[in-house]
Amino acid sequence: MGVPEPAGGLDPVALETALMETWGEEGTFEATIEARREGASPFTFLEGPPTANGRPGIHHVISRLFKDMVCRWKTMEGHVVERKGGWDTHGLPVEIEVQKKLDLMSNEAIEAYGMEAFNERCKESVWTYEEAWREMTERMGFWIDMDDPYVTLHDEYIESAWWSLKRMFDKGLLFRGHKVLPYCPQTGTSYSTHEVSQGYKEVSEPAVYIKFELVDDDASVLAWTTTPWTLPGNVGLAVGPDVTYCRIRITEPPAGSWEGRGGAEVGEELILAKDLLADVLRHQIEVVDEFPGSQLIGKAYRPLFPDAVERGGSESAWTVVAADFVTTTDGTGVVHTAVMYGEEDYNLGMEVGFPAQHTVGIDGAFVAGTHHLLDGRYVKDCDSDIIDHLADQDLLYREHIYTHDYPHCWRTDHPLLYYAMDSWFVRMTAVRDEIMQYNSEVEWAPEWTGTKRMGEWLSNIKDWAISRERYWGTPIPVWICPDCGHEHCIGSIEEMGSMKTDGSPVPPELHRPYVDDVKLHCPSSGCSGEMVREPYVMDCWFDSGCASFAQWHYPFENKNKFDGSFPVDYICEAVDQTRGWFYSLLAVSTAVFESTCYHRCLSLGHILDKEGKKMSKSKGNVVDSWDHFNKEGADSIRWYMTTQSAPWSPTNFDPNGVRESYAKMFLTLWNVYRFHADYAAMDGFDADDESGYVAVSERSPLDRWVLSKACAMAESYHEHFESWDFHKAGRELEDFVANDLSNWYVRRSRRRLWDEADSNDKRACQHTLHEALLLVCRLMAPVAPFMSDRIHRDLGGSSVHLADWPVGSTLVERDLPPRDYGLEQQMSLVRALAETGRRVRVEEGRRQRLPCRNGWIIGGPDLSDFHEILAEELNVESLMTEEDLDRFQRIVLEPNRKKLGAKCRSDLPAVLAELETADPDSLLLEVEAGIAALAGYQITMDDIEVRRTEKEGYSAATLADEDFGDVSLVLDMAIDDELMSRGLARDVIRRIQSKRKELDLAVEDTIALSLWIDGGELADEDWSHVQSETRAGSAVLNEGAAPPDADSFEVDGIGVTFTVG
RNA sequence: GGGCGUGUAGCUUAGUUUGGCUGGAGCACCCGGCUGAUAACCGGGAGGUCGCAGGUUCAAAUCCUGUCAUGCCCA
Repeated sequence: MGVPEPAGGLDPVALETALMETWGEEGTFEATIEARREGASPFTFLEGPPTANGRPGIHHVISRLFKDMVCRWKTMEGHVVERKGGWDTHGLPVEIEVQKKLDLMSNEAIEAYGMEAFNERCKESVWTYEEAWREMTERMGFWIDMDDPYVTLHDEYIESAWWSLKRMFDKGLLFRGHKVLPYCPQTGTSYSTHEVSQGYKEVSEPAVYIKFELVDDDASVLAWTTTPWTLPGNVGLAVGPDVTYCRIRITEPPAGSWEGRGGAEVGEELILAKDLLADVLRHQIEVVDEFPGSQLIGKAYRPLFPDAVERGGSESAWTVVAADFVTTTDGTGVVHTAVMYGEEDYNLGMEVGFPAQHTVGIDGAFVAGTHHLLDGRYVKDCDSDIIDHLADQDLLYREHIYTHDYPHCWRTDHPLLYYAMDSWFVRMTAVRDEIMQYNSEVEWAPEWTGTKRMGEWLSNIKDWAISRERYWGTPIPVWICPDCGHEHCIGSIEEMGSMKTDGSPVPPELHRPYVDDVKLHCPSSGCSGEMVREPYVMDCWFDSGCASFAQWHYPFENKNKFDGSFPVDYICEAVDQTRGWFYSLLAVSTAVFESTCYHRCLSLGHILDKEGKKMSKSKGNVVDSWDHFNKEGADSIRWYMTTQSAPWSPTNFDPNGVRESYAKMFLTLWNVYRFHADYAAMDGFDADDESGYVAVSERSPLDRWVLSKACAMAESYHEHFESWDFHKAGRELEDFVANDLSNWYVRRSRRRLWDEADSNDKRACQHTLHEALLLVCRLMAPVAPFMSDRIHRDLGGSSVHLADWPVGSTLVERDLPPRDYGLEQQMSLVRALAETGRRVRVEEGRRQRLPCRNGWIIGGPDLSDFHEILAEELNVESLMTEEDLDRFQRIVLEPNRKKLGAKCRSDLPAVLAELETADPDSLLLEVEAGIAALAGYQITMDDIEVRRTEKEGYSAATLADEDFGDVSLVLDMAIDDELMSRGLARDVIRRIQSKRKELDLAVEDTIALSLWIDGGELADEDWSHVQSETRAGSAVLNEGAAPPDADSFEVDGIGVTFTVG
């Protein structure tokens, strides 16, 4: 690489868009993968497929950032990191979108429109925002192959999913059952909880207390329900075995008026929870008996609607059973159980063997044979008639109006019914131990996502309901014979073809309705039935759970690719995917491969708005990524997101923070680079010219220091990457660039490069800048791929993304400058002393440009290498080291609270108080002699810390250095004519320089200077210094009168006037 | 209702694992300085009920209990 070009000003958007073009033209992404082939060490990444029927937002940027970052980093470490894009294209959200667009508000409407046409529209809808996704992905610099992505609606993908389902079927993990879901009979649709939560409405409805008459006993058990329509389906009563119940007798008719229907006779006996007697009963009563719920278990009662449900073989039907979910917070402490109309009811029913029979049809009407008053009627219209009917039979104790939030259909506004739908399940409960084992093998970041969030969930794992009564999705590949009931699961297109009846068409694609038309020959011996497909599609989480193998159409193709990439090394999504994709991947891999699916999983926190509120369109607090792409650029957003908080912490997105990242990190880095490039261009510096090379050991301490700091930073940066603390890594790099490289190294090196003559020192500085910049670029490349690449290309001639990770790995060599810890310690002290000097000047009111004659450093190590730098920073003529600590310093004894606290416990305050008032010199002598005591406790050197501080009356300050102890700086505040002249010269120079800048003169332009001093003297030596510093080609001092338009100012009472021509 | 996070200055945050010196930075603000590299830089100042309330302890941002707010998931 030759001499760099001058860098010019920074335009981040132009820089990034130009680089995107370069990457496209030269195929940089592909090249970074191919370049690592010979290492043959893959690092596999799996893209969690987004759905392109939603517009990408800023929250998608963050997950794509962390995916990209790790992949780029691992590439630089020498691994082959292939990144296949993917799209999630099935599922209810797609259907809803299309239904809204076409105004198809029920399943009937969809079927009238035509399933084929409907699915075509779904297929189109899926790609609505594909272009927006591609643009965002490219603009943010996420390198992923979007030209050959996996797509869940492709036949290949579906075939792989079918294959995996067949594996489960063959293992006996697939079964048919019921799932209780919120269901809208008007639209024929069941709802996900997400949709339900959008449709809650407050309603006031009748709730009833029902008497269930015991068999063999003349008491009734009282139960409560808010859904009278579920009463015909009642098959059991649940009580808490440890809850206390009472048997009571009515002793008086109710006083006053009775509200609503129902009632009870004097002498009637009822059973309910003790805690709820007062809430429920409206009669005078006496308590006849008191007992735990366990005594009620097994008691039989008379069905309310004897014809509604058949007993079948159930022994537990219409008896009292135990359930741990029973509470006494409302109702009667007895829970009416209708198996098919509540999730808890259903689970309990399955457990104790209640008959599972519907009293309500899929149309929301009672089925024939329930009761002559009800048959065929919509259930919500029957509530009042049911109550009347029960009241007529003296089975109603009372009714009341109950107000609660109840889910409603967002389309029809009807109340939803909790309804047991036919459903196919994967028997996850059978592989619970295995999936927990595989989960524990994953390296989770943060750890609690795996152990707590996922772990808790898995320990209560439920069977996975994978079927949906929908149209647009992967069809369930299970066929059932109507003649013999045989079930068959299809695992490939070929298998389907081989079993297909002659009359069935070959489906053009693996979607409904085409697959529905395929009939299979029943393979049962002696059966000639034509098998019909179960009319369901799969939960789209099942689709995405198959991504690890379905992306390769495994096992039908790409066996090698799959074998080499499973389990995948790395996945990354937001934390809400714990029960989503993280789970579905693990569930599928457990059931199919008996293996974990991924080795490492990074779960990210969400992006919230500035106030910590969720971003949503309705709140109007959504941040558009493009506002920042087009302003500060993608690097700044990426850097901001990386450094703002831990990856897994929720981030309150502050647009101002992006600006800050830009100003602090990128502008600073650019200016360091520009400083280097401009001088290198001027001097014709070529880093590759070996004749000009200066070995690091030959360079100045300042050079060796900044390289050592760079090395330290790089090592720490790498460690933070390894432990997923990307935010800490980024902050350290930023600190290095802004503080060490820019604000100290470059600032202290400026004069070295001003010198026009070639010198070893100048070249040493240029090499140092060159090396430090390349190192910084390589480290930051995974986070900020644009500017790092631009600078790396300009300085090194090649893309940073093809470079090796400088810290090294098992595959690439370490390439870091030498570390010199002693030098780092010294410089840290030098910088602290420079700050201390400024503080002393502020306290003494002495301006910085007025030099001090003498300065002394007391204590600390030998800093002679840096005396020149320090003298300049402090603006002292002569800087000396004072050996006699006592000349300017005294000692102070400070408590070691940790040690003393352990020793003195509650007497600590007394000990501290005595220490406060003790004379430090004599106490120290006593401590050293072993005879010191405070408040009765012996004090040793362990208990105290000896600190030195400056004595009163000097212009001095002491700082505590962690390596060298206490160091003081003393400044000589005396003033004389010589110092005044020097200080004056500094002020004059500064004013003239700003004038030059104001006049927009080039650095090398000369000026004609006229200067008038009034009330002070400028020594000859200082006058010539002024002339050389300001490049005055001609200069006159105090000649004639100053023109009226001349600039003038006053300093220390001296008037100064000047003109620059 | 349950599980898991988060809460520190006007804003963004460090410190919480393992209790201990005056709770540390950056942005914004005020005062001063410096400047022919920057939207800069340097020094100082103001700004904190460490969400709130209890508890443990000589000592709590840190440990415990409860509670509020906020987010995710589940019901």
